[in-house]
Amino acid sequence: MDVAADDLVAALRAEGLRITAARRAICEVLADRHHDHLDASSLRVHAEEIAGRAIDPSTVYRAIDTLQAVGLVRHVHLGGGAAVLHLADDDGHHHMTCERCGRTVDVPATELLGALEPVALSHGFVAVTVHFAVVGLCADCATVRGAPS
Amino acid sequence: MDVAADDLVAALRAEGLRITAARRAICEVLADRHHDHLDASSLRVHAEEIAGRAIDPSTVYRAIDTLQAVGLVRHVHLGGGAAVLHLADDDGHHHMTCERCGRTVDVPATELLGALEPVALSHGFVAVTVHFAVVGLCADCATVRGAPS
DNA sequence: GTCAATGCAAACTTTTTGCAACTCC
DNA sequence: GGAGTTGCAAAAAGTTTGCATTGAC
Repeated sequence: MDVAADDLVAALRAEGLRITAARRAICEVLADRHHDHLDASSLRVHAEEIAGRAIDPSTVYRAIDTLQAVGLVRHVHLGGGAAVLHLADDDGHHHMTCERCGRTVDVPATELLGALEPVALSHGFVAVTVHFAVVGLCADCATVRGAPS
Repeated sequence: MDVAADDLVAALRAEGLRITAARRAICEVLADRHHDHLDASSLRVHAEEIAGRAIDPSTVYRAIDTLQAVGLVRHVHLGGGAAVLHLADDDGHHHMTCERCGRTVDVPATELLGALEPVALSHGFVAVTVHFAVVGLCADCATVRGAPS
């Protein structure tokens, strides 16, 4: 059991922020399904299920902003599309996406950053956070040859 | 002199595609300024200058699609914003972007991929194309401490 | 002349913002 | 009660699509 929704709620409360039904539902979804590579719209769908009523998209985005400002959540771009959310607590991994089939695997941050840091340093970059997915071809797709899109 | 606009035009013609004023202008911009990290809208601005008349955004996107389908051009995502275009011929570098100041530097592909490939292989990925920028903090921004956005 | 390519307008997706109404503490 | 949150509506940016017209070959 990683982070419980209650931990997120408690962290918000500790910041003097108010706990509303929408925020609680969003925290629960993030706590329960943050491994599902949730974007804002699927986060909203699940949060609405939990809350039992509609939650406006702007409310979801504002909640995400708040959670990011407090440092509980981060977002990454896996593709041209929507940003994907994950808990800052779960920051120990990054993403590698197959450009053919879209499969996304998690790569431990230490591995990826360990490889990237020397390269970054030699180009005047101090910290590498890998805000995006690393894109490539998974073994399955690579065997089915053809020009990747 | 890397790739001349004429090479791009010739490649299109070789595919049986028609050479219009818009496409020729777009090819010229790509050939001349592909190091400028052009996105679709700045590509359009420059192409309109060369063509001496308006070019519709949809025409620009369709031209980009065509050039990508033929394999002459690729796009990468440097940030949440617009995709950046570069010539497939110029594929020998990737991008590292500072998440604080937005500065983007080119990193030779061999360096980056050399570092990334062992990591990718150990996770079942065969080819790594780095469709996105690697995000981090440049030395200047890193000295001015504070929480990155 | 034919078919590809364009322009125009409209729609789409993701995200942001202004503002009045609401509700958590 | 008052500030923080919300919903609604509108808008922004980036991109895609339908369709009639244009133009390359």
